[in-house]
Amino acid sequence: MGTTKTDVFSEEINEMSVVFKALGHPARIAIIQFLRKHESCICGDIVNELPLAQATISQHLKELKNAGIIQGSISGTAVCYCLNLEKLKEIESFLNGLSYERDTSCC
Amino acid sequence: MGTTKTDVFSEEINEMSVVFKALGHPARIAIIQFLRKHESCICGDIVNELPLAQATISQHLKELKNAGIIQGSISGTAVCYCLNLEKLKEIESFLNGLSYERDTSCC
DNA sequence: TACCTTTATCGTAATATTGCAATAAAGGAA
DNA sequence: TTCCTTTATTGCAATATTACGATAAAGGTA
Repeated sequence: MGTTKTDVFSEEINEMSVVFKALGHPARIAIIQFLRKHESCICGDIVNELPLAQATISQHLKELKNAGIIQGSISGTAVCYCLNLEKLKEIESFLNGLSYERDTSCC
Repeated sequence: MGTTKTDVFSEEINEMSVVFKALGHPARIAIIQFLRKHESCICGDIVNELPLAQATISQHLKELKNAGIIQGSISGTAVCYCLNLEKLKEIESFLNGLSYERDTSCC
């Protein structure tokens, strides 16, 4: 009890739920918006930008990376993070497939 | 400790994180897909469709409703659920705004 | 009224998440 | 080498989530 029952759902559903769960935290959305705003790789500036401890942000970055939403490449001491556009498009496309084909809801 | 720090983030970010958190569970994605597939209001059939207890599904439906992703209308004994297309479009549009304007990631 | 059907809520146990201080790990600079 | 800077990891306490049996609530039917 207490554990999410992943074994009864399809691979696709489980993968998408990991992605949405990663998006389901305000700090992680703020991190993504920060990366978006800068239009370039960001190294350590995120820690100075958000009112959260360095350890906490590192944890959030790890989860975003695990979900495939951001990419990181090591360049010396610093690590360079940026958005994974392909993944974002993939999520958008999945979401689009969740809507009805018709134009209105029924209730 | 242990609580998400919502007070340091904008209203929009917090609202979107609630929506994505709601999408971040396989059972809830499965429920949405079921509603999508039927293209009509579904009353109690979801319980028979998913390998989860009725109480569990009722809980998931409540969370989806709270996030504004589905709508429910009472019709006699049964409750009728269907997708909120406007909300889905809103999520898609938000996601679109998270991508870079250019076409490629930098790392 | 008494019964049945359907959905919501409560209570609870197991597990997961969040946030942070402390510390480690990895490189660069002096 | 010794420091300094930057990011990751560990350990832990507080809180949240998940799942389900039991039960309540609401409305229809005989």
